[in-house]
This record gives sequence, structure tokens and C-alpha cells, in this order.
Amino acid sequence: MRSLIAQTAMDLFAEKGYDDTTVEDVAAAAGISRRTLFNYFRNKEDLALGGLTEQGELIAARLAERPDDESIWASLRSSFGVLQEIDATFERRLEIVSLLFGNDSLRAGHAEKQARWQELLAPLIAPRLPESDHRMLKARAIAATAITCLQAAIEEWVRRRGDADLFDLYDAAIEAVRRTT
Amino acid sequence: MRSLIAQTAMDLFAEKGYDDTTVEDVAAAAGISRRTLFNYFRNKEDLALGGLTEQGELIAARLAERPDDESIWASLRSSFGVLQEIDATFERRLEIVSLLFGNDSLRAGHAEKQARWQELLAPLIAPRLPESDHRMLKARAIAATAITCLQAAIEEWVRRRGDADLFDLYDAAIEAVRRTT
DNA sequence: GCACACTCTTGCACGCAGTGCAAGCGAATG
DNA sequence: CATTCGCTTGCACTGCGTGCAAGAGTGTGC
Repeated sequence: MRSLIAQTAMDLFAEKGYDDTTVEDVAAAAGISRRTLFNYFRNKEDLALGGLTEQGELIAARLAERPDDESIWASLRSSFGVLQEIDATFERRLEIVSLLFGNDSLRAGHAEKQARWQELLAPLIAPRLPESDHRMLKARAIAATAITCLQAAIEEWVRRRGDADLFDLYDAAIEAVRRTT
Repeated sequence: MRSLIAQTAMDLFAEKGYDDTTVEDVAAAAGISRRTLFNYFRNKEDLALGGLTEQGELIAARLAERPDDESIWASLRSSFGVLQEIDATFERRLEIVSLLFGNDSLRAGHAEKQARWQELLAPLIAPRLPESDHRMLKARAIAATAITCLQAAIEEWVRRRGDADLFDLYDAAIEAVRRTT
């Protein structure tokens, strides 16, 4: 039900734009009342960003399964692979991501949700780090950096209208961060 | 004028909380009308986050002045030093940052504004990178990572209620990202 | 068949954010 | 003194989000 509504919402957003689509519109298109829609989604933003929370959980679940002896960076990269397995056509994916980057408040919400992934990933990373001061901070920094590089890669991917392999871009970003003097 | 209003707003936010303070309240406390307040600030969020845009510009200005032969990471670290020079007492600083992290939409706006710093810093970083594919992407990734580590450090700093040196935390974060295998 | 409880939906009224418009007000200029 | 320009303000309106209470539909026990 939630996903049905979200689906309809995304269609409308893609068609008319986020700002020019009212919650009323979405509710009508989904055949429910405005009030009921707010029973399923906390706010309008959630209609567009709800999927991100779920994605974060998928990534965390995948990360938890990676072997302990694998390098952290390799584990993270591999965990992000979940995103490629999501069921959506190429065009749809491009459409969605463009939508998220095309609106100020959505971009903000998007950034925040991804920042929250940090909270899910860091506890899985910390145990793998050597004993030292600030271990949790370090784990958070690593998670945040990986996510940030992923985000930069996605942004570049959109900029090129999908004409590049996302993970090539991600690798380039990580390489720059870790190897540049 | 802008800063006077922002000042009053921050006082109220700190006293009653962001959500429990209406724009009306702020306008009244500043001795202007609600409508006029919106002439100075695009929205309520800007009352709390307006300073961040300016900070980003300060950092970029500082970065532009750093010598070319300095390592990028050293230049970035040094540029962030501007933040320490901002005129505010220790308590005030803690109060402000706590406010920003204590509210969902403010956290989102905060994350977004800092992400925008990326756009300012990346063009200054790119020319310093060796020729290669995806140079701009790499510059953005480096900027984003530095900012992200700064943010993680600030978060940790708040968590400890200011009982740590911000740059020690920042260094720990960067070291973890760049040295961890 | 009937009463009861439970859940899901809905309409209504409300508060607050943000905007367009047009009127007002004061200061500087000619 | 009249005009103009910029800044302020009130007003009305749209849209988001919420609390509340009234249905509507379904299952349970008697």
C-alpha cells in the first residue's frame, strides 16, 4: 500500500515537478483522502525519499554479512552493490535521481537520509578497526566518506545522464580521496 | 540588520526550541512585521542556517590563498581554521551547534548547506590534481570528504559537550579515512 | 441475529510557513 | 512643494501537517 502510493507520487512528481504537485493531487491519484495519505507518510518529502531509509537498511544488512578479514573499503563497496539490484529500468532510475537533485528541499532531505546511513554502518565498522582513541568517530568518518563518495559518483552519473559505470566513478572518487597527497 | 534578526532568532530558538518558535515570535522580538522578516530571510530555516553560507565563502576564500605547493589536505585543514576565528563564546557555539543537530529539518538543511561548500571548494582543488579522468569528480570527492570529516568531528565535539579539541578530532577522522586499509 | 470491540478511513477545523499584491510611509531629490 | 524611490506593512490566499471525532467495515462472543 505504502509503495503503491509512493509509486503514484513519483509518477506525478516526474510529470509535473515536485513543487507543482500537491499532496491533494497525490491522494486523489491514489484514490484515497489527503488525511489517509498522512497516515502512511509523515510528510510530503517522505513520498519521494521513503525508499532511501529502506536502501540504507539493505546496505547495512549486506555489510553485516561480509567476512571480517575483508578490507573495510572492499566491504563497503560491495555492500553498495545492493543499489544496482533494485528493480527499476534505467530511465526510471535516472528520472528518480534527477528528481531528488532537482529540488532544494529534496536535496536536503536526501543528504540527511544518506547521512543517517552512517548511523547504521558505523557500528558494523567500528569492531573491525584497531584499538585506538576515537574509534567510533573513526568508524563514522569512514562510513560517511564512503557514502559521500557514492553520492558524488551518483551526482556525476546523473550529470552524464547515465553514460558511465557508477562503480567506475565511485572507484575514481575513493582513489582520489585515499591516494591523493 | 540581517544579523540582528538572526541573533534574536537564535536566542528564541535556544530558549524555546526551533519548532516551538513561530516566525511571528521572531518578528515581534525583532520589532518588525512577519512580512518584513521574509524580506530578509527566504524562510524560517535561513534564520538558523544563514551563517553557514557565509562560512563556506570564508573557507573558500582562505583556500584560494593557500600556496600551490602545499598538500591539498593540509590546505583544506588550514582553511577550516577560519571557523575557530568566528566571534562567539564557547557556550554560544555549543548552543548553536546543538540546536542545528537537535532538529530534523535543521539537520537536513545543515547537511545540504555544507554539501554546497563542495561546489565552492572543488574548483579550487581541481587545478591542483594531476591530469587524469574524472578530475572534477575527484576534486568534488576530496572536498566532500574533508567537509564530511569536519562534520563528523563537530558532531563528536558536541557529543562530548566541547570537551576535546576540534582539530584533534578532525585529524583522527581524516587519518582513519586515509590510512585505514 | 445482535451487540461489542477493533482498525482503517475520512471530513473538519485549526495553526503555521511562505507568497503576491497593493497601499502606506519617510527621506532624498529636483 | 511635488515626485520618486526604497522599505515596510497588512491582507488574502495556497499548501503542509495535525488533533479530533465521527463513520464504515470486519471479526468475535453470546
